[in-house]
Amino acid sequence: MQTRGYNAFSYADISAEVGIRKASIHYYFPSKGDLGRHLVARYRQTFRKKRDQIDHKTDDSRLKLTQYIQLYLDGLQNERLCLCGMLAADFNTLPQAVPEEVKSFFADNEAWLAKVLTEGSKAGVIRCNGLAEVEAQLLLAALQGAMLVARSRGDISQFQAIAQKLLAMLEVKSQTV
Amino acid sequence: MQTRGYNAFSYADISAEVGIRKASIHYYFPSKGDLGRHLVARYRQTFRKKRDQIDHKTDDSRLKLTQYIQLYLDGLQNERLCLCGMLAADFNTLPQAVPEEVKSFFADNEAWLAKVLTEGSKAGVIRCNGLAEVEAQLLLAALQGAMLVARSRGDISQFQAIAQKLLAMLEVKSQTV
DNA sequence: GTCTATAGGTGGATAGAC
DNA sequence: GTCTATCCACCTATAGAC
Repeated sequence: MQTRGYNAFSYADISAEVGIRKASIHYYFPSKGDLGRHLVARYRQTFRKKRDQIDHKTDDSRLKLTQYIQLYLDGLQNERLCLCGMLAADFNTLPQAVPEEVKSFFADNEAWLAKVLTEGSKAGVIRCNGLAEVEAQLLLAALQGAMLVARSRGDISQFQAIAQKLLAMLEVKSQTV
Repeated sequence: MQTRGYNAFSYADISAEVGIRKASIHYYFPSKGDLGRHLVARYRQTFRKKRDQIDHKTDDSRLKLTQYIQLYLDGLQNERLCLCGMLAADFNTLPQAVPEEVKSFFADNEAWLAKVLTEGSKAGVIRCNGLAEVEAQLLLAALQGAMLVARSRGDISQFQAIAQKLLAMLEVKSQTV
């Protein structure tokens, strides 16, 4: 799902991967919608945990952002894009409650980013112009798009360059970097 | 393709749309790969023409960027994402020469953006920190990601807000907006 | 060029034995 | 729980009549 998208992966793919017949997978996930929903829910959960770890590891807002970006980079290096970024592309074809899960992921992460930006702004380590919410939306969108484009290019370093630029954009000093 | 992605549209969809049987479409586009390749080629061409129009319409680099963003917004309002953004998500499943077309679209647009940024920087109407190429990559990636996320949210105005933020980022004056 | 008909494959999903 | 077997829908693609 993270590499090929919702419509290009199948029960047969999983079957080949885990060494169990298709029918047996249906025992756990009756429909593909169920499977998708559970997968996104799990993804959200593990992602949230990693974010929480970042929160507990440091108080430096800039460092939090760097490590947050690293979460996506870790995926990229395993040839995986953000699951919800992929599903956002397939959005109009998603069944049942999957779209809601995807929306929640975005809302959730925008909220976290906005929080970090606000804290960093108060602490004077981040320059946050205008609404932190919009700035957070820009960050998330840019990271999602950067993953897409970088993979097409076959050049992960482009993702890193863009991420660096985003961080530079939030720098307190240095009008010209 | 722009709304559902490469793997979720079919000859049957086109058939229903244009009132011609599936087999007849194969007469023009023998394989789906051919169809995809031609579609992206046409998309690139019309997109390039619109960009050229912008170039001829104004010399104001900031205005150029605004109108460039409008190109994507026009699609969004017709429930269409950027064709190449969509195909970038399906990238690992694309046949034949389609991936190359997608890559070219990105390279092409990054080059145009970099040119506009460089010109605007020289003219003193745009603040371009660091390499114009990277700044251009950030712009393109952010726009692509913003379309994805905004559609998931069902809120086009989020795309507009992010686009505004990107333009504000390139503003010459106003350290704090 | 467009049609009908169909091949050949794969998709998600179910029935029922073990 | 896992299997085999199977169903039905849909996919891309081709053959051949008109």
